[in-house]
Amino acid sequence: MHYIMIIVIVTIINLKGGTYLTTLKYSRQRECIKEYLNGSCKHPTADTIYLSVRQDYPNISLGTVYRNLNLLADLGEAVKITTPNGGVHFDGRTEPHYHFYCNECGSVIDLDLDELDCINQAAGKNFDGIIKSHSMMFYGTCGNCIKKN
Amino acid sequence: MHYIMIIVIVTIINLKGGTYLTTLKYSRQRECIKEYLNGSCKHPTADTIYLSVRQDYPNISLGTVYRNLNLLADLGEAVKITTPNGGVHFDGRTEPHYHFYCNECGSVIDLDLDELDCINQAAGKNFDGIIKSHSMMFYGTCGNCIKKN
DNA sequence: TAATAATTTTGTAACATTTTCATATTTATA
DNA sequence: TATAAATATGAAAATGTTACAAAATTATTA
Repeated sequence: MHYIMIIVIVTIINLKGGTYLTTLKYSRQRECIKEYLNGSCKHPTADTIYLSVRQDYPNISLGTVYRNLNLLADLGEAVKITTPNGGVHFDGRTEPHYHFYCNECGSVIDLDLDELDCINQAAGKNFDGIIKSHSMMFYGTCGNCIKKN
Repeated sequence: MHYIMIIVIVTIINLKGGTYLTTLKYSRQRECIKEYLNGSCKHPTADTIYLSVRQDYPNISLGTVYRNLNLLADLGEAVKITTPNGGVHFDGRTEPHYHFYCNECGSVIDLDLDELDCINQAAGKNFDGIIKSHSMMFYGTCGNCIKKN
């Protein structure tokens, strides 16, 4: 009877924090995805990653790539970047930083700008909730596209 | 001759902003969508708007709702808000302002925080492109969800 | 007002992403 | 090792969004 009680309590605690009740098991596919992500600074999409990982694991499915990318994002080992044209990009750099999105060519570029920690507090002034973090995206024309025009 | 001049200028301006070269024709469906959006402060999704507009135009298709919402966003008459869970919300308030996303219940709330114009300049310091604008989203727990827990 | 041209809507199909489910892998234990 | 318990996978279905051709609406012209 005791261990049922304990399972219930642990489940409740886990439910409050996040969505993952399960412990993580090793998978070569996930490892390969993580490696590709960390080796790239180009903020690839799921499809780009899929095409690369398929060279090592020809049977991998696109669903597995998406599932693992979202899992890594939830664990804080990757960052999910949604862009205005609807495309979703992923970033292996996890320390807080901001991104630029080029309205001409759609590329995503890292920006060299210190994070504004204080802004969370400022935003919470006339707000009755709790603000824990923020994300920011800048828009315009990238250097390459300026040269081309 | 004057009005040709004006059309040319308007076309050029539109070209710079977005993708729409064509002149816009009136449509009752679009008008109804716009009205709903401006009458709501709840940042509805396309589906919510669809369900409402369908009461006036039972034959309207979901595709029309999506197309018009994106058109309004491109014209600057609405704001598209993408959230981490993948859902896309729309906002009729077009003057620059920031949003909060509740990680518990998924609701989107307007924040009372002045826009940081100067930040575009700061972000462009070590960057070879041109930064024109930015968007920011704050995350945490909203007031309602705090009360519930 | 009627005829014409241009744009929008609609319904359907295509696409991108997420979820489901039976099976295969991985991990822990004996 | 062999076995049991749990998670991860691949394939397919489900969801959310966009693209397309044909029909309907709106604007223009005479």
